[in-house]
Amino acid sequence: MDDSPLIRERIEKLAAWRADGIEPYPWSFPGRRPTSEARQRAERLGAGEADAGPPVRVAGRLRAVRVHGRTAFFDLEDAAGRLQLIVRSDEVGTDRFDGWVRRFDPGDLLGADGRPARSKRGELSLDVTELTLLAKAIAPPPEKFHGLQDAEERLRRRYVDLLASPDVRARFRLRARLERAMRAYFDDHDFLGVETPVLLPVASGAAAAPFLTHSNWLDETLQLRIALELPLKRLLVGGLERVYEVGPCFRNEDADTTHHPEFTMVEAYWAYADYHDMRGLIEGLFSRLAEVAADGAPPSSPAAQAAEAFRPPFRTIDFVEALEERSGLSSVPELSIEALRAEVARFDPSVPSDAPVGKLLDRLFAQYVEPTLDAPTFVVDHPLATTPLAKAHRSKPGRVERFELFYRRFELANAYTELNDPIEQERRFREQLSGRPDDRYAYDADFLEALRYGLPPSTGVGFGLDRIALAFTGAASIKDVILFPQVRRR
RNA sequence: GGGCCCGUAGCUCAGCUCGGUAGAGCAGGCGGCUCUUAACCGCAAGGUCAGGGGUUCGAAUCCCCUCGGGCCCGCCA
Repeated sequence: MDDSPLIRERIEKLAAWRADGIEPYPWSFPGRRPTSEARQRAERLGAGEADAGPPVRVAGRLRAVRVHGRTAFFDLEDAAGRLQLIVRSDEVGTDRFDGWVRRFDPGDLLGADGRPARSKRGELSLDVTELTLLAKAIAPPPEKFHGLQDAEERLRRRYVDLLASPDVRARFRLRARLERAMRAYFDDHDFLGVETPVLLPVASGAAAAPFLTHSNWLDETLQLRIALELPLKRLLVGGLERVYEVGPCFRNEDADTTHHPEFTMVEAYWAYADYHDMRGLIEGLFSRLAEVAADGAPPSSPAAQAAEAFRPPFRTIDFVEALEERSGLSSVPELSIEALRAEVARFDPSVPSDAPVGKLLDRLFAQYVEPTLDAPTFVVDHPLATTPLAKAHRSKPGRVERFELFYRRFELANAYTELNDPIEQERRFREQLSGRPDDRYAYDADFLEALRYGLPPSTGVGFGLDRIALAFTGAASIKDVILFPQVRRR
């Protein structure tokens, strides 16, 4: 691992520091200020001037070194940005100058003391009086101009991707800002942030393959949750009325640009409200998130475009009407399963002969309508067959009270008026159990027991935080907004 | 699961079509330069061409297999 000549050279430099009695991994660097502070003070100066005020101390990673005879320019980068250090031999002394130039390498973490200054070319700088090695990097960083480009290495060694690319750091900062704004939005609307179990005897609330693990204590197989839905609804039964949770869920399925086996789910449940109320809440949330994303972003950026697009009210289309309009089919709700299968087979000959009605309708919608859903769009009132956990529509027979929010052709959020009839819920669970094995919802007897105590009329919503980040950062793949995505072992 | 593409120095990339001693830039080494900013100039060094097998006098290059990755399709609330 450490047999590269480049690493050996750096280890030799490290030994040289120690030989001079300087610890290359010191314990602390008190009084350090962000580089932005030095830049702000330097901004007031003319080219070639130095600030006569108190000295400033900064710390960060050495990104580039330009030695120009007896003057050297170091680019130091911290979380606040980049600062040029001007190191002059006649200021710091010949011996120290030569030692620093020889022993500091790009990638090293170092501290600097000096006076804010502007170079003769006007660059915001620090006129250095002292440099301190804070941690020697013995591995060389990626090339300074292109950074780390190899897609595989960027995922496997995210720390290198991050240290080499301010853009990548900015993307994950934006993700964190979106999460914070989202929590604040729910908090401000009197939703209670809660945490429910990740480890469960049976993962339920969605149709997805779970990951399995084992409890030594219980000597039982446990499953990692695939959704947050059922525990949160239990909390409504318990009288908490408005709850939300943000946390990881796990689905033992393939990854692609919008799916990842480990992802961050957000779900919120609201008692004494229906899906119309939820649509208003979600419209407000997403327009707020888009504003947050656009704050400080350039006008043509994906975030700025999103802020423009997510201005309420969002377009609303009826599932069946949109499908009929786009596909040319008529009376879709009356079509037999044979007719639906024949329609799907026109573009997908491999459609399984036992595909249920709900799946066929989803396929048709995905084929004809989803590709047109670039702008934020609520798709409402799905056929009952596609949605087993939602409450039947109060006025449209054969439909449920549900909406999905689409943007850039993928689903961003999914909500319904919740089914709260315990008898009906049990019937639907049993119906699912008799379906295809990979299609079933896990039967959750304790949840049915909870419903018997009375779940208020309620609405709930779920969405993937990763997809929010994907939509508002303009990233190409969900892996680009997950710090450490799953990768196959080499 | 199917198709297409990629893997060459620590990093960014040429070279592969048409087989003939492995190239550049950055980073690192040595030397020069007191205001550069992808600094610049000179010298020297740096390789399991992803791995394995095959064809051939000769393979980074052609063929097959394997590993890893990307894109598209399929699957997936």
